Amino acid sequence: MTAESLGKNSLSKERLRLWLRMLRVTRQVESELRERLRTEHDSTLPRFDVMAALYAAEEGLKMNELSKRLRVSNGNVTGIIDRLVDDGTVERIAIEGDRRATRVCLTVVGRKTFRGMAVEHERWINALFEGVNEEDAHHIGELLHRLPASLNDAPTLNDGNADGPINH
Amino acid sequence: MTAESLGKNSLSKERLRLWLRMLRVTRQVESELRERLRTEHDSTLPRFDVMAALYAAEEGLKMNELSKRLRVSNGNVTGIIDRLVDDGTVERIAIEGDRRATRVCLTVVGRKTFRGMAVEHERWINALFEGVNEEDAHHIGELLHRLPASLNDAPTLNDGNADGPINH
DNA sequence: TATAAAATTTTTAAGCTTAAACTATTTTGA
DNA sequence: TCAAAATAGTTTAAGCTTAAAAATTTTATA
Repeated sequence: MTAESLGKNSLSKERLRLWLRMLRVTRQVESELRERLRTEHDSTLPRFDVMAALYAAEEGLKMNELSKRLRVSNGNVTGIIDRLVDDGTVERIAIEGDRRATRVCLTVVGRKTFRGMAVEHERWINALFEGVNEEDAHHIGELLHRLPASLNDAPTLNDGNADGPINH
Repeated sequence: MTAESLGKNSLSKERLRLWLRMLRVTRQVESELRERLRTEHDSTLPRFDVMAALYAAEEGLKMNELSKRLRVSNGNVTGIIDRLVDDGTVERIAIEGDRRATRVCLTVVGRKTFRGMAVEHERWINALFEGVNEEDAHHIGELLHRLPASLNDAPTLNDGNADGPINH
């Protein structure tokens, strides 16, 4: 009988505990952000993520690139972009030479709107993580950076910029 | 002009980086779990979370308690329970003396089903966090435990068991 | 007792998310 | 050349999620 089958694998238990704590913290923070985006900017987290990705891309992105960068399904991006277009925040631009693809850009209004949200977003995070000093933040960040080793062979497209598109 | 307004607050930037990394890792792991629950158990993450909470509660839980414990809206729980009841995994039981409330329990089949999923769930997490040794897991876990200080004044109901309901 | 307030749950409307199917277009290669 | 494969994007069906409103029942209080 292996130690594993005894249900006493403390490494496994410790990893499970770590995961559950990450999940709890992440959900709490997301919930706070969602609430504030809703009440203070009449927006949502997915919209914010999309706008951040577009803000970082000077010339906009193809729907394709957007969904890979955000790691969400392409149908999902279609819906969010539809609503941002309705808002006047984003525009779809035809790509010459390929009638299948569309380039998606923030409008001037969209860029301005995003800047306002991004400044506040950074303030919110700073406040929510008030209890974490710079050393700890850096340390946890480094550990997380190389965290799910088994996941790192997943396609990324984002290497060298693995934290995503937010550049205020 | 303050250092803050110069946009050079490196503590703030470090906290933002930490948040974005947590978000990325959490979403990747959630995505893996969702995929495996779907293909291997014809289930979902929200269903798993609900079943875990009910499994841990010998006598079941009121809808109320369930939604507080999982920190999701009560309407949300209604929908998930509806589907678990359709599956025969869960049953609603009237509470005598209070016709407003319902107690929700795993059925015998539901308990058995959950045990199977929970064992695999722990294995999956263990594999996904393969790159994290026990010391690191413990260390990050401790840091996360006291992480968003600003959030800790939120109602919890879960003190002393802050990592949630999973007890295999 | 009457009835206002509080508690418990469901319903509703809107949006997010995915996988799978579908349409349209471009590229490949026989 | 032109059929097959690949690529880009949308649509669809199902489920998750929330906030707000509604329905029901219990509790408190005047």
